[in-house]
Amino acid sequence: MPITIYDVAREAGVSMATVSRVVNGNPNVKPTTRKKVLAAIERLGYRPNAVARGLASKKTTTVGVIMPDISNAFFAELARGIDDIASMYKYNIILCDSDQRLEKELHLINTLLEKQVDGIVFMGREIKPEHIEVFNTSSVPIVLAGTLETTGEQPSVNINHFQGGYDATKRLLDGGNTRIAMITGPFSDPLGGLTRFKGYRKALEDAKIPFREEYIFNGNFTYDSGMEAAKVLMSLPEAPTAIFAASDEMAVGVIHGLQDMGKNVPRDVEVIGYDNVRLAEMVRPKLTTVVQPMYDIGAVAMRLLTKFMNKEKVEEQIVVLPHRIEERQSTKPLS
Amino acid sequence: MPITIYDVAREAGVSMATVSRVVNGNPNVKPTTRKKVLAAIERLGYRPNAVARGLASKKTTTVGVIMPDISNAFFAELARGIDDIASMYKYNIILCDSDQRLEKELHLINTLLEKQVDGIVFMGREIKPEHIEVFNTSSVPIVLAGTLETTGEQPSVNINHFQGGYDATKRLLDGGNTRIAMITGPFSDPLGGLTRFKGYRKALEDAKIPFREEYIFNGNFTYDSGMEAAKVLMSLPEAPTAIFAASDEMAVGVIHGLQDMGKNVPRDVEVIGYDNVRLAEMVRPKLTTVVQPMYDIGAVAMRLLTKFMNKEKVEEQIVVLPHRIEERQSTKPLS
DNA sequence: TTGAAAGCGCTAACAC
DNA sequence: GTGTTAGCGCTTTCAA
Repeated sequence: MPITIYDVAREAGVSMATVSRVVNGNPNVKPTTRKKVLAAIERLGYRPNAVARGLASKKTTTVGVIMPDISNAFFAELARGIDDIASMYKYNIILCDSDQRLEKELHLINTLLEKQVDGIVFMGREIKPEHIEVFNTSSVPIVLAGTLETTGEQPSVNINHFQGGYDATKRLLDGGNTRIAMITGPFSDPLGGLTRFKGYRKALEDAKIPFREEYIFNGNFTYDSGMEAAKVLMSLPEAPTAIFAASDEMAVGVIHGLQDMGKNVPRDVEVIGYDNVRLAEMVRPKLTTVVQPMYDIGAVAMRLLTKFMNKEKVEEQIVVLPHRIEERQSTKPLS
Repeated sequence: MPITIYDVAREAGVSMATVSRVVNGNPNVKPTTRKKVLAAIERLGYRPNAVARGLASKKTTTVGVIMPDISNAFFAELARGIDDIASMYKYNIILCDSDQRLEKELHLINTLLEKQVDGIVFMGREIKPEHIEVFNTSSVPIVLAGTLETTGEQPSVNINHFQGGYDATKRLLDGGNTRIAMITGPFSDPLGGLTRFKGYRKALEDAKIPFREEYIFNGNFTYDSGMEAAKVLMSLPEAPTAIFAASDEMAVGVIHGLQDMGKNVPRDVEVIGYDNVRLAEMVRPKLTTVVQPMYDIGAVAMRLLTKFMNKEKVEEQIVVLPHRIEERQSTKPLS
């Protein structure tokens, strides 16, 4: 039988209301009584029951986090940012893997709402009308992290992926390349797939370089699809001299694919990645890449959520964080 | 004002007990009444309050998970295993990063207990008496995953790291090497540091190869410490011909360090890693390594926890999973 | 500054 | 099969 607030009250010779005040740091308690209560708590080894508190106060100091896959370096880094800020604000995190399956995502949101979380950070690839509907009817704030939502109604934290794709391609163009291939993510993924691709295309267009269908390889963010892309792309009659991969993992895959067929990176083919996961520095040559501030995306999303939960005023609910290109060795230095 | 069970009861013209039965799948309800209730639930959009349920039933179907760092590939993979099994058994996970700081670990356990989790999976590097004390007085089961505890009283899931260290070293010995260096983890980490090192030492001893202090480089599991180790080790008067690193990340660091100084792996120096994180296949040459079934360690730990939570009989509460060596290209093939 | 008492929304006897 | 009725352990008015 665990110790309850009532036991403490009796032990300290006060009412449970007073104990509650002490536990919650309410200043309206005489120092002597506070001391008595604290002593009783100590003596009994009392530990407040957060569930009971949650029921009475309608706050759980717990937030839900939904993401496609925690074992993915990108999301794991986001999760770290989320957890650090949550912990800073005394929230705990209920972490859920969705496997990017719509029905699981919807189910998880529902479960989290049943558990009375105070808010939700949602990460996914594709936002469908079903999501929007749930977001709109949610009783607690939901913020998206690293996830695109086109109605512009849902709070979110991102970088500008169109610009990211544009910049990566521009970087290759500036290096003198005209035959630039791209390994995209699945186009069903608006951010990682389509948007970066659009940036690529625009950069080409601005440079008056005709777009070539055969220079597009549709990958799925994995190392293997990068390897595969190298094979396909290099067997083209006019092979590209530079490749932009929509994720670092794919970029490392191409690099190795290229090396396996005797090509030198960056001399024969330049490669640029996207994300800047730790892997980018653990490959030879080290990977030039578009830096996404992953940790910050998570951290800012969580911070934003705390504001909503506290009903603070939020000036900008769609936040776009800066990105940049980290020059390393998979591209030739610009002269 | 959210819909409560009471609203549903009124809407359906039954008592709240009946609604509760329907919601909880209790068979003692006439099909017609069940239908009526279900209809009312649907009409009202009723969503059960898990907090209230938790208070009344003293079960939260939530378990706590404490780990040093979710952004670390090793722990992220464990987390995936934990979450998958938890989800299979309808539990949710409260995920907490401890940064391996003792006071934070202790604090987190306490917070989780306040939140009335039904059980805890704990991952850490070093288990101190303070941990043991908390474990022993916990009101809910706690199982350790990938974490060593020497009293043998605490349920845990692991592989045999002494044997892992032994096997890795033996593999290098079998390849004809006599000058074998080891990059260890911090010795304050019993499993990743000391135990693997002991296995290394024993393998040497069994092969009658004298142990050399200068062949031990004390790393901290990071890529950089692997790079550093390469420098130090290769500048030795009698440089090693093979290196066993206590983590894949360090192994990849040595490989690159070696390559940077013009050495060929495995021709000049053979390298073997530990863990088999995904990185091991994303390096050239691909890394030969001791395979830890990370996902399984998490999954089995969670499964074990469900048994304790259900008060099922558990025959073996210290489980040791098998490991093996995955032969890749950073070692010369055995003839 | 403190106490009494009414819930918070649900489960679980127990009775009918 | 179904309803009644205590709690579960806490917060939060409202009085005193």
